Amino acid sequence: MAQEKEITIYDIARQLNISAATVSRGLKDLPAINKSTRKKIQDLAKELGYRSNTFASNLRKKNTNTIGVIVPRLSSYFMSNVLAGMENIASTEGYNLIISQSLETLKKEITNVETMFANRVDGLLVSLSGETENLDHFEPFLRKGIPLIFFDRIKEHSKCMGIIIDNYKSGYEATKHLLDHGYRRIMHISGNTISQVYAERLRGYKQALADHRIAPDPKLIITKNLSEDAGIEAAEHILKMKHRPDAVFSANDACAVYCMRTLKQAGIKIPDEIGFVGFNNDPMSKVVEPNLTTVNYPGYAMGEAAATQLINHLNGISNIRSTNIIILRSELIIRESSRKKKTKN
Amino acid sequence: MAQEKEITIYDIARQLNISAATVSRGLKDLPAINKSTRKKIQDLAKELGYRSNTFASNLRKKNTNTIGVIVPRLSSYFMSNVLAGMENIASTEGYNLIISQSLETLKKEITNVETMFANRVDGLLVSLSGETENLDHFEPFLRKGIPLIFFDRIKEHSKCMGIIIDNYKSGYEATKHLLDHGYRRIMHISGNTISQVYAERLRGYKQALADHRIAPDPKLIITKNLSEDAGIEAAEHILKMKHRPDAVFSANDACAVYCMRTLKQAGIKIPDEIGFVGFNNDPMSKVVEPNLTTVNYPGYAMGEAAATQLINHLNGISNIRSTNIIILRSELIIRESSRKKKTKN
DNA sequence: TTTTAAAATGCAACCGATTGCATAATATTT
DNA sequence: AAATATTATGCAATCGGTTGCATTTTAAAA
Repeated sequence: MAQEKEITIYDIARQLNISAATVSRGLKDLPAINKSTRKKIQDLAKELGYRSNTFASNLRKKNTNTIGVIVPRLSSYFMSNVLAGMENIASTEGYNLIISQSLETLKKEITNVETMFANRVDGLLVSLSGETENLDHFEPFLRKGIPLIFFDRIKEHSKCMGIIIDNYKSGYEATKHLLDHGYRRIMHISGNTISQVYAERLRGYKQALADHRIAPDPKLIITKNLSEDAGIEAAEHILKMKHRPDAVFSANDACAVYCMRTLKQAGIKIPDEIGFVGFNNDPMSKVVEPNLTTVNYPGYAMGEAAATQLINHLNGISNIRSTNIIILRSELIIRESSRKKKTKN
Repeated sequence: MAQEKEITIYDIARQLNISAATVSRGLKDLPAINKSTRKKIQDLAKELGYRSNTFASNLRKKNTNTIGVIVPRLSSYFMSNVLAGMENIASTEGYNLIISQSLETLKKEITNVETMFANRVDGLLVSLSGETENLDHFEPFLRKGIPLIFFDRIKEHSKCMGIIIDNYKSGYEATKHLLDHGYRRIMHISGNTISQVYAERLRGYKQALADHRIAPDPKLIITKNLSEDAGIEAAEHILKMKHRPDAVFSANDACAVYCMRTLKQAGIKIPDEIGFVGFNNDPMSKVVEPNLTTVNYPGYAMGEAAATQLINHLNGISNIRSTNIIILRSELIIRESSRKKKTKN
């Protein structure tokens, strides 16, 4: 490793016979420095291959221009869109993103939070793990007044903004849509309801049934990890039921798709015998046959919103603590998997 | 923002009536410090909520424990798996990941490289943009001897390791598989062949044809951006051809899936009239009907490999420059979209 | 008890940019 | 030409750990 010596402002100062302070200011193009001096400084800096030492700078300025991101899993279509949105905003605003995943465990989430804290991120964007029941491990951030924004998998907290879609409303609409199309025995495949996300979708489902004066049947509400395998299991479960549902509202697309497919292979007609609605608008929802009706979950927009809110707060343009929740638009995308009978409207 | 003052080693030193140097060593649990002193230091540190200032430390130590990652796009299933693999290794080894995307443009890639350089990442993991034709913008890294590893979209360079799959071989096998199943007029949908990835797949395709004594027909090689829309366009193109192909080998799954689907809707039987092979093993390949034969592209493993190699190099365990290319296993996954006639073996 | 070896701790100079305040250089006004 | 206002630059402390070397303390050997 040919570690040629790093150029510092002192090197530039020496060669130009001026002070380091002037170089520092000149590099930042401050008008306090004579224009020709500034040019000389900047030219020499370029020539010598100078690069500012972020650490010295951060040490002095006490901010890092770095945003921490903690998510349950990186490897999902939804999350990769969220990150793309965040990166887009962050990079144009001059912030770096440090990203880590909790792998759905509280333990790793705590470690990640500690690392982010030690790295003195200027702010934190978090989607909580499935195991997270309280926000104690974020206390250090809150005590220091470091802004913290939750997105997607949130827990409400007076000091933190949350960015979500209206899971209740979407769950309601998904269910209502099925009801409007004549489906009556609607099964709901839910995720871990520690997570508000799934709890709310479930609540929406129940309310829609209630509004149609249908009593919720506990046999029709099953909780799964929403994986592909879970979808297959759900299908096998349905096939064994005496009194089968005539529709399924799954809390995500992967599970819906595999459930649907398994049922199809067993000879059940979709959407005539069993209608389907998923959640997320995953690419596979547009590929499966029949195409899956689903709820569009705007991941990219959510990532952008989270990053924008945080950066605006950091820049003093707005204050996170004055807004508690931001709800992004999410609409039902109607495809073939739920078209059976009469439509109400 | 209740910015309570940060605790430093000096605060701890003062309260314990010892020197800052001792505190520094004690916090790192160095045996040079008396065990009881160490305990006192660590206890007080915890009590006061001390957190080490990474900048002061980095400034002095001249390393950052940070790895930079630059990818063309974050929002893809493949890439999210790569990142998950990287994050997994990095976090267990105590490294942070700074991630940015070039959005397939050289301009942004250059900016990203500069940012990473300014942030003094200890090493860089890069998948090149579609526009990148040379590696000039990485010179600053190479000159400084900062390790640089390319993955997936690589360009060979004597000083940099590349981690890839054998795209030539996979392209060859995919094509051969179609040939073995009796397909003869095989169309190849390729991507931008500036990228070695697509150039190699194409080369494999051609070689497989050659080995079966089939002259490559330029009409059967089309270059697309491999998006969903590109797949639809390709299908429309095929439908207009007088002499249609009897199989399609697409350089990615999304394009294959949408092409296949469009043809299917036009009444063409898959795989009987036209067989299909994709690339990547995207989740949708397992959903589309018939299921798409494809090449498994091990994203997670690739991310792990890249991060591992880099960190081993940083730790002096191995040397990047002694190995030039690492090839990961990628195998053909045979599904229904390519099963027509006789099988050779 | 003195000498020697080993263990613990401290000193002080770094790392490199930032910034409030003072001073010097130049321009403007009288 | 002297006095005043502007503009440009420098001084020096600061941010908070790190580390080679010196010094002190304690333990072991003579």
